[in-house]
Amino acid sequence: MPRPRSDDKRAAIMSAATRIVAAQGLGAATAAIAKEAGVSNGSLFTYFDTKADLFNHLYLELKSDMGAAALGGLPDGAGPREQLLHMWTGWLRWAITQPDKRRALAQLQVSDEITTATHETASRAMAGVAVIMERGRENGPLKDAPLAFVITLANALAEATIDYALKDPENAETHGRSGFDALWRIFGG
Amino acid sequence: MPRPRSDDKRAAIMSAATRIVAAQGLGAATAAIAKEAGVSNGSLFTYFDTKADLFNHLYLELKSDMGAAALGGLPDGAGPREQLLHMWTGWLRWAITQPDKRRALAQLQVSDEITTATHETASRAMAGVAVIMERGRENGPLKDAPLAFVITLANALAEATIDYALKDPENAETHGRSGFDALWRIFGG
Amino acid sequence: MPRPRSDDKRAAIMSAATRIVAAQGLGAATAAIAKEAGVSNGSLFTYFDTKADLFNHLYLELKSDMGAAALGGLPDGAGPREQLLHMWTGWLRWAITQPDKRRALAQLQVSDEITTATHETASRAMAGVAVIMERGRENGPLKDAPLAFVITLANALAEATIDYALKDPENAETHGRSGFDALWRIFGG
Amino acid sequence: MPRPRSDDKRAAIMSAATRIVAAQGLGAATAAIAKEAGVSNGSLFTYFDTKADLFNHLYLELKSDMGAAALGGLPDGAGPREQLLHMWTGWLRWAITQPDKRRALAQLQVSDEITTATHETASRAMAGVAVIMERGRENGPLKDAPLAFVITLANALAEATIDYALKDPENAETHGRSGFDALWRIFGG
DNA sequence: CATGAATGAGCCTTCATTCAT
DNA sequence: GATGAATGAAGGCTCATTCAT
Repeated sequence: MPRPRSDDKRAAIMSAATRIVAAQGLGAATAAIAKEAGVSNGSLFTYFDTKADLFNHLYLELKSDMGAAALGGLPDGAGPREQLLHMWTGWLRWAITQPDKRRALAQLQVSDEITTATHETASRAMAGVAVIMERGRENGPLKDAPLAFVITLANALAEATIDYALKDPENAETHGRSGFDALWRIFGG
Repeated sequence: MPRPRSDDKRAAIMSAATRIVAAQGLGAATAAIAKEAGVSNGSLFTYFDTKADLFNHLYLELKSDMGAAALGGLPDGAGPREQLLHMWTGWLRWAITQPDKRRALAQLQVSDEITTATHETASRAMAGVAVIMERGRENGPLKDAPLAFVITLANALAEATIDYALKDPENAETHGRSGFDALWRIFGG
Repeated sequence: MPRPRSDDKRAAIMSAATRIVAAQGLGAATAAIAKEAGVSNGSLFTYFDTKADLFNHLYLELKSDMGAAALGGLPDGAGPREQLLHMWTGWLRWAITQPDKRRALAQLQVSDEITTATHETASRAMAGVAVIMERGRENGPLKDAPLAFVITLANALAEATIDYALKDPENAETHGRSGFDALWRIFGG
Repeated sequence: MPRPRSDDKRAAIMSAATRIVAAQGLGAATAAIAKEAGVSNGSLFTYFDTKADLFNHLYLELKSDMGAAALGGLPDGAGPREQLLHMWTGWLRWAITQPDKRRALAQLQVSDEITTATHETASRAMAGVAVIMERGRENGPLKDAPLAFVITLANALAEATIDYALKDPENAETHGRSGFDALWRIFGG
């Protein structure tokens, strides 16, 4: 029985990649990522076939991590607004406390290394978010718009809010509230 | 900066860079850009000191081009909603008819090659947009939010709308309208 | 050299190496050979110290395999021409029915990974062939040439014949005959 | 006007490649070749697109160089045997005085990096040799064999002769003569 | 002994930038 | 100024070999 492939090592590479990509962009050297992960140059390639493969997996992980943060501890019987607010808050906390993940995700989102298939899987991983959103916009002015459009819109709003909250951290709370109010107004609230 | 002789050549490089960056990302070779521009390898460097320099200038140009498209032919005496709508429409038309410019701009926006100084200059170049926005949100729920935050928000909304209009071109008009309505609702309309 | 347990596995590696080298050349990865042999990556190195070691052994085996094919079922009391013809025929059949072995051998022959010692051992393994050749050229115009030279010559002739027979398989028989006649003429027949 | 591409440099690379390939085989690093040529690492790639490209060109050059050596100063009105002998002698001298070229050529010949197209061009470059050969085998026992087969045969004979002459240089002359006699006998002389 | 993950040197090729012409 | 050849530092990836299990 050989040394088994280590999940820890794989995770270390992912985490290192997040940090390095956040700091240096997608042009970062795989060697830099490996080093940051405390792993040899070549080892990276036993866990991921190519740099692009690593990036695709990283994208998937970050996206679903973000989704989980948004959905965790959701109050069951709450109304649409409360659920939406809970999600919004989780989302913002995730982004603000882990800016590296967000930066890396932003880079990956516009990269053409990310496959269409990966993009699709990723959006499927956000299904929970979609449900909340669906309930939020119900009967509102966007009730007939495609759900995907609504999600894109909300995402954009969140991104903008986070951007601003990070630039002006002292008033992060206030900005977060403003952003949510704006979202709720979009939904007709 | 001594202005090199031919402004045409400089413009050709900018335009070529837009196309190439849109197609290949920021990793595109300067040689590829030069070739697309019909200019020699080395000539590019008489017009721009470094690749990063080219990108910074390109970012500036694209951003101000976008601003101009949003502000062109603005009806003078019109009310805030009409002005905002005019801007919104121009913005969308610009993005939809010139997807290369938009794609390139998106790449540049998240690049760490773009100086803080460049970012500042760029936002200053959007001053006209800011004025319209200021009038639009006046007295609304966002009246006390920092203007930059409002702009970021509106920008994000527009990006999302464009994204969706490009994905579903047949209903581009409808999506554009939905997006604007959402914006107007954010402003309390 | 401690003989490892399974001779089967060793043989499987040799056979796999033949196929892979024939197909991909000497640059083939040891991992590819191991996989083709149905053996693990590392196991290969319990049977052969290094890649070069494997190649040297393979060279030896292929060469002696070829020799055996040439000498098998030799008619005892026959005259020199008949013995030579028998050998010639066996040789050609070996090469034509097992092109992989031949291709691999050709690659190994020019490789500088093959030791001088290996080359010597190999030629010693062809002693049987030498005997036949010796009788064939006896009293002929090449009687005073070094035997090794004669063998080289005959080998070259055979190679050329095989090359051509493989390129034009329909007339393989004819080419084989032509080649042998040429050889016999060299010997003064 | 930029620095023009230098034929000298190109030739230096070819020549360096010959030496390095002769010494280290086709696995030799392009960097080693560049260094031997007194040229920078990257320069090699302005003269040849890839390593394989370099090898294809090298193969062509060596082959035609060999052809030229075999055909140079051919006596015009001479009979077939004299022409053949002249060719044979030229060939051997080429091989013996420039063993690197011959070794490199041998490696390239069995490489699968050499395109079919290259092989064809190369054989076309040996057309002059074919003419002599045609005359030499005229009316002899090989008169009905495909010419290409005859050439292959003669080539093989020459190779064997050269091999032996190089191993035993003191009697090179004698071996060369023996080889030629053998060839002539093949042709029925 | 078998396995296959780990290692890191090494390779081909690309590319921003310089500079001879 | 214009050109494109020259440069050499990287970079992604491979692979023979080792070694923990």
